[in-house]
Amino acid sequence: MSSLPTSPLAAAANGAPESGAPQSGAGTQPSTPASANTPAAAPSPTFSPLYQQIKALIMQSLQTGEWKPGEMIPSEMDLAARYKVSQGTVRKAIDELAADNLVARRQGKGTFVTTHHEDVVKFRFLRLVPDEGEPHYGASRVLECKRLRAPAEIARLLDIRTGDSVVQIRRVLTFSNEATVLDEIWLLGANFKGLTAEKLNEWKGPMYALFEAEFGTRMIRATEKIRAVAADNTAAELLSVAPGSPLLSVERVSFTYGDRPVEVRRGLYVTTRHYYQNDLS
Amino acid sequence: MSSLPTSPLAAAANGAPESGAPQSGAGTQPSTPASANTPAAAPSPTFSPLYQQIKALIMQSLQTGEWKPGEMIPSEMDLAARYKVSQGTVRKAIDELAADNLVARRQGKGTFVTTHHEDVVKFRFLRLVPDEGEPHYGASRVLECKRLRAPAEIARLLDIRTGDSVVQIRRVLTFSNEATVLDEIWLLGANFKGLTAEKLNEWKGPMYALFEAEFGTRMIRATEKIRAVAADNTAAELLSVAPGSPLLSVERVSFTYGDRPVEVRRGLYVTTRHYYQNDLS
DNA sequence: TAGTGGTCTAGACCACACG
DNA sequence: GTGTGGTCTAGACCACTAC
Repeated sequence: MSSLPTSPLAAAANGAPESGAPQSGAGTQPSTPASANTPAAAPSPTFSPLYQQIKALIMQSLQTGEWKPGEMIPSEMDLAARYKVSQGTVRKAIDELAADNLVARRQGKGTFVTTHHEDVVKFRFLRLVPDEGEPHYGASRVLECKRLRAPAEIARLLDIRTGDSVVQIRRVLTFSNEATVLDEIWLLGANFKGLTAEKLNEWKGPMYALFEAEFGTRMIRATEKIRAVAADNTAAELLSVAPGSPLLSVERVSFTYGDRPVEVRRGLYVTTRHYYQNDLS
Repeated sequence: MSSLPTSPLAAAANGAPESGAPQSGAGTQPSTPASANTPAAAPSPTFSPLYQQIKALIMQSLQTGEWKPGEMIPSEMDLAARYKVSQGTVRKAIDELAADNLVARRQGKGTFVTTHHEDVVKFRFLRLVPDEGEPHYGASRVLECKRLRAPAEIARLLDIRTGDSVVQIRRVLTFSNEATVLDEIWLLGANFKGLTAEKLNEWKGPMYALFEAEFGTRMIRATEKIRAVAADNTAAELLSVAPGSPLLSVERVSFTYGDRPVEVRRGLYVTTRHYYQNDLS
């Protein structure tokens, strides 16, 4: 019994057309009647499960904006029909996307594309918590926002060439009337044409929400390198601390779809009334 | 035929006997023929899925030591038979345990209880990475290891009473011949009877591996509060830095099974040649 | 060859949200 | 009530590991 071609094709998952059904991967075999197996084919050069292929296809639709942040994606049944697989397979794909925080499931309602506007998600990228009281978003004061050529170090981190266009932002975040964070940010020039200090200052809410809404660039994940450093004169003045005071230095690289780096950020945090929260598991 | 009582019983999951089959929760109904539903019972006061109950039962066996760190747990089929549920349900339970890092699946071999001895897991709780070269474990020099009464602050974090017995350890970690970490550790006295400086110094490898092997206390997860602080004279001397130098302060509370806190640790890290690595997702 | 985890399917029913 | 995600089952086959 069974079966349809059984040639696995891992690579195809990425280069597949926009919304075609995935070629059935190894281990698929819908319980259909008679049919021979593939006669001569490598058993599994690079095996990729069906649900991974589905996941890649869904991710592609997220990236191209077929389903936008905040919107609902089609139901599991609809997706199963679209991709010609069982609901269970779609479910497993969505499970992983939900684990990656790309979508969020809401029982009885549907599955929604996550957005940096949501309260729940806001603090995913801001781990600074006040000693007393609830986490909050402070006021942002942009000191500078200009376009320039990427220095070597930044270019390396952004995976571009030295001298390529980047946008540099410097800003101060104020929590409870105390200057707490001094950020220096570099953004991929190509993705942020038209970003100005004015636009940044007008925006209320998380910066990543602005990037997502106005520039179609969504931050998916980031890595951070954390150190303790001494405040130099500039930082000391802007943060109203004594020169030489200990500050938390947080060097972040943020990535969008396809693990492409789009932002480098160096934050200096005053940690006398706040701390950086982390969970190990 | 079927059916057994169909009253949901969330609470029971915790207080269940050591290895009894779980009472079938709501939504179970094996596809058997005729059989009435529960006549009169609240539809779902506090609903707990079957696989969560199974997960709790497995976790219980881990806690009691029925399956010890490094050992293989029974196969999915065996567990399904033991708990009288389908393999799929056991699978989902184990999936979550694997996500929590309590067990690790190895295709073709089995599912194993994780241990702090494994290389892979060693750096789950030590996030300090050298600027150059691979992560490594340095030499540990124990300065002190004594039993004392818990100060108020420590007692609060350990969820015990002020004055209850705790073990205090102070030690220095040296990486590449440079003193890099100064730890001050408080452990629940009841769990660590017989812990001495000598035992600690003899031990090669992660401290948590010793705790797991010798004291049956396994660290499952931890929370950390990170700040930048200035080195006081004591720390400066032990870490060979100038007084007032910026240090990374990491306050950790570690938990064992049942989310019971068993360790409080305050680490001071020199971050000139190392950084604290974190991933946001 | 046997045993284990991993994938896929098909179908049933439950819990939840909303009109 | 209808639609959506969530749970559970039963059975088949695939991939990996070890004997």
